[in-house]
Amino acid sequence: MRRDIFQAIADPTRRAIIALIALQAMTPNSIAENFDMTRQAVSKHLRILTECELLKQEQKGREIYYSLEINKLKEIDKWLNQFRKIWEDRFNQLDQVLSIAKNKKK
Amino acid sequence: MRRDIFQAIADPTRRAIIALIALQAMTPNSIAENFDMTRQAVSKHLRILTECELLKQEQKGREIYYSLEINKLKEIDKWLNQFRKIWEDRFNQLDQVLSIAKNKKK
DNA sequence: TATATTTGCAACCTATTGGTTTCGTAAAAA
DNA sequence: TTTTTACGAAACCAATAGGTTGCAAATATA
Repeated sequence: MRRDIFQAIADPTRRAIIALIALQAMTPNSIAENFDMTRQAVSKHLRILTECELLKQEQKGREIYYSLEINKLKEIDKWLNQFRKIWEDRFNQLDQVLSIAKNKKK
Repeated sequence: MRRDIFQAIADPTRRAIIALIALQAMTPNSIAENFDMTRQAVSKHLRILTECELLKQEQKGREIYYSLEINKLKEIDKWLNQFRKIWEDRFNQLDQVLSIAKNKKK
């Protein structure tokens, strides 16, 4: 199925799951309680998130704890990096314009 | 159709378009030359990107120049912010572990 | 004016997505 | 041991996504 991280975070439910388990690991049942859909539907999202390594599982008896692989999220950050330079440049240009305006005032 | 920015960047073609026009504005035809699909298919992507305000259009005669609204990309960055604190904390924890290990060596 | 170019839009088609219900299995509890 | 609980997997379904072809309209060019 070759899912990538950008597809993974495209779905609002999945983004909510990510935010939900960011601080502590949770089981599918307790995660599903927070959404207006069946446990199985939530489980599908968990599978997708796990497949692209955004989540990791830890089995504890019959329960499975899902937690966030925070490092994987940095890949989004990495993709943004190529544009960060551009928006900083724009900001500096704006800054220059403003300081020129300022000098004119003087 | 209510598309959001996360859906917009989920498609690899759209991410390529974003990267392509990041530095200079381009017309649909010249953008489409870079892809292995019809001009109309590319135009659909342009429409989606424009609808969620990632691109803006500028008409010049019969040509339309598309350029990137770099500020809109910052919304992704903003979403990442809530996790940035977590990954920095993790890093600091690791840092602490390392410095403790170091002290033990002494 | 007649023709070519650039573009958007609509109709259409297939694959994928995101949900459902139903089921099987393993672990825990009674 | 029997029953309950936690979970994943499979079959199914409607809506959407992402591509296509075929137009029409506006601008530029001959």
